[in-house]
Amino acid sequence: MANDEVYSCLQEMNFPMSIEGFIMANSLVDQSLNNLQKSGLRLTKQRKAMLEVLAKAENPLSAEETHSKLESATCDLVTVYRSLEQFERIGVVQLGVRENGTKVYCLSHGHGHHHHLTCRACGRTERVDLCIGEELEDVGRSYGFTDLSHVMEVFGTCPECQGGS
Amino acid sequence: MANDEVYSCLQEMNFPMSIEGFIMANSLVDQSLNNLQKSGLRLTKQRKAMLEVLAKAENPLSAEETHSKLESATCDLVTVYRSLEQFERIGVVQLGVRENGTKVYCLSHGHGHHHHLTCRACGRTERVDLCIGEELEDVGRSYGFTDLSHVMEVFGTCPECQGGS
DNA sequence: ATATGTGCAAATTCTTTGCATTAGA
DNA sequence: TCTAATGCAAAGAATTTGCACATAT
Repeated sequence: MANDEVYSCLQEMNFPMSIEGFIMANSLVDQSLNNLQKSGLRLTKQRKAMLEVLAKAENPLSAEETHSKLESATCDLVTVYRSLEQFERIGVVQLGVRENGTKVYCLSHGHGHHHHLTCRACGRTERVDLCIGEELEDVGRSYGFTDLSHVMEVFGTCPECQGGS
Repeated sequence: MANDEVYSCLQEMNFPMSIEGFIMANSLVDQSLNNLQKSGLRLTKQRKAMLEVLAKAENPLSAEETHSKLESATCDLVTVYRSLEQFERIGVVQLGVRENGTKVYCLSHGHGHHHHLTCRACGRTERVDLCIGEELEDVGRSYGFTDLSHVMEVFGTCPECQGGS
């Protein structure tokens, strides 16, 4: 089957994303699942579903948001909180904080380390590759601190949301 | 009265900080109070007390922490929340977020823009002058975003808290 | 005089904890 | 089999809201 046949086939069935996106997301999920196992965490259908949600999301998601994107009854919100915490501990996801203090998570792999530009009004998010995390953490090390991590987020009002009050 | 007389006088009375620190903190408070007025906010004894607390603090403080450093019954915790929010709106204080999502505030003026290195265990904080806020916000502007702000914090375990579990 | 700020109480939102049950390795 | 993971319910921390009263301009 040739590539363009695949494309038109997908188009006919209203496949909800690009094939590249699909393959990318799947390999991200696989990579992450591998990491879970290597770290001694168990592979459950709930965790798989969460990783799929995170892989498809272009934005970092809060626990609530992740939960609401799961098919209903996939799992409890508490499980999402607990799993995201574990994922972060083993480095499968990256933790961020919104301006209002909400914790948000995105998959670490495939994207590399990055940060976000978030619209205060509508939540629209753009990826920002600029980062001085290493330099910051070096400063931390120079003070004798260990286990360094950092949080960096940019907020603003996006073009569509300007002009509102 | 000569400078050294002032110093020994202060020393005798157990003055709780250096005279330089005192003058600095006071001018910071005055500057901030001016800004309140210019912005149309009212000058109350509660707000003055909060600004004094923030001026003396070397760390960014949460609303709770600010409140607990006020003489008891200076004002309600709710008032602290509301005032800090106003202060941030007019730019008198700078908003930060701890890793756990708690919002923290420090005076904007006198310090210049800066960030913090915070110990997860004991809360000890060091000042970090490294910042790429301008660059980050430029990226934001390039996407058409306005009213840009950013949050950047570094976390770790400080030397004293290492070795604990 | 009048809009802004304050205090108190209660509501909300986000997140964590306890414990019995389920299910991966 | 045996420990980690889950669900449910409930607790907890941080923050916000409503409303009557007080106060700065």
